[in-house]
Amino acid sequence: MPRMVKHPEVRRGELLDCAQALFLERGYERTTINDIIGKAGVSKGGFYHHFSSKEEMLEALAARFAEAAVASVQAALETPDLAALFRLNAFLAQARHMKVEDAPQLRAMFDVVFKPENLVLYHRLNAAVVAVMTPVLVRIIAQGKEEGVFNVPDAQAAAEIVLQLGASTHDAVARAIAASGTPEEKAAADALEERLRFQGLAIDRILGLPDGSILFVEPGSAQVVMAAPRP
Amino acid sequence: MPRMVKHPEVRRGELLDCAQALFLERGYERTTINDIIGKAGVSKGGFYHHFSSKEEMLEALAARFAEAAVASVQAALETPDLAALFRLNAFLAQARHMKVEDAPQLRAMFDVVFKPENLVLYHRLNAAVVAVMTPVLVRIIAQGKEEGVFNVPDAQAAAEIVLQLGASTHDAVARAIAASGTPEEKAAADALEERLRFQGLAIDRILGLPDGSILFVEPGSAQVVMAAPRP
DNA sequence: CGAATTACAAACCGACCGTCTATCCCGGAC
DNA sequence: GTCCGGGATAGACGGTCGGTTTGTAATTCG
Repeated sequence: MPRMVKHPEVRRGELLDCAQALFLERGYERTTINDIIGKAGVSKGGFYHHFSSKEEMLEALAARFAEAAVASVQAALETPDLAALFRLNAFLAQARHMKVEDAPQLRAMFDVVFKPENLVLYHRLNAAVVAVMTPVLVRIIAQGKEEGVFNVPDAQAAAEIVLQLGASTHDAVARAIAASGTPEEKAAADALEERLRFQGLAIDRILGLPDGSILFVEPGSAQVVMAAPRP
Repeated sequence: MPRMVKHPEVRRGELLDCAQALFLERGYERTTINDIIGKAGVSKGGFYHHFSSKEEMLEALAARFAEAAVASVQAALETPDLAALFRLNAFLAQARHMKVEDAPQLRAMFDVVFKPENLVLYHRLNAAVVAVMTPVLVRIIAQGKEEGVFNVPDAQAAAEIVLQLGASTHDAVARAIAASGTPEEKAAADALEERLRFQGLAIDRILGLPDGSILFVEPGSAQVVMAAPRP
């Protein structure tokens, strides 16, 4: 093969892109280094020049994904003079908006990530997202605490707990996805939505807010995400 | 090697015991099948006669662990005529009692399971425990709902969320363990205890109970578990 | 007591991660 | 423009490890 030299960041990006595509197609474990370098048109030496291991690459990928996720909701943080509760709701609204905006990609991703054999992938991604979202949420919660609106002993802990609630829906989402394409599809989506609504309620309560203070799911939103493409 | 035939259950148990010891010593990924069969004195064919894959063995191990865990707290379920809140507190008390009873083993286990390279192991164990604990907790919560004491839309969802709260402390526990042996050890244990106290508060609130209704941590208990053996 | 089934031994296979050496290219020193 | 040093890349290779296959001893059962 002829030699092809590119700027490190470009190469790194290409490798990450290819790996992402393959991971989201076959999962992490079932994707081999050779698959990645084959798709990227890079040699083994090239790969290991940029990443010290397959594991590290997954970490980098998760980090990149999480950065993108946080960037798309950070507007809610930069608006000055916004009450904490409004800020929190703006934050959640941004997150919802992002989700419906690229619902198809998201759905395709969910299809793979929530398969039981890809638990590792899921947890890495989740951990990365939690890691970058935590400081964001801490600021909001700390503000709400100062305002005397949120009633929590510790903002950091509250943020971690609230974010971890997302993982508690893993199984529920997995069930909904598994039911996708079957007659129970609609019922499953409804069940998921109910589940998410409860999650929103749990956030209210953990933060010491009256029930219904925050808007976590909009009616029918589960349907929208669940019914995008067909595998 | 001479041929050594044993009752299937016995062999299976021995293999599980050896695997458990090794997993808790080096972690899942770094333990090879050869390590396991070497320790158990079984051939490869023998191993694959009882387990279809390394993965399946981990599953079986997690299941066995979870069964043991649930068995030790099931007394709280069988006591008749107990109000749901009392039953829940009895359940939690049993869990605490079990933890301090074999604190040393638990501590040694934590040392390994909470290492970052053993995230997979942690999540499998957690998933298995959640799986068997969920129906137990569902019964308690459903009872409390009927009594009109707990205020939740759905017992199943509530149980899953409450159990998943445990995972939210993963990082906090990991931090405490990492600080073990350093001068910050005591501070870390205190921080962990504070964190757990908040987790208890979160459970109160999620279930729609007044703050402080349940007793989740006893003062100083974090210290006890954290200060058992030395690696 | 013999046939079928179960439990086990051990050689073997193939996949795959990571290494290693040999180049090649590019950018700066001069 | 030339030279050169190190970053970037190629691709063969090694060693490990999960899993398979084949053969055989023990056990159960008709």
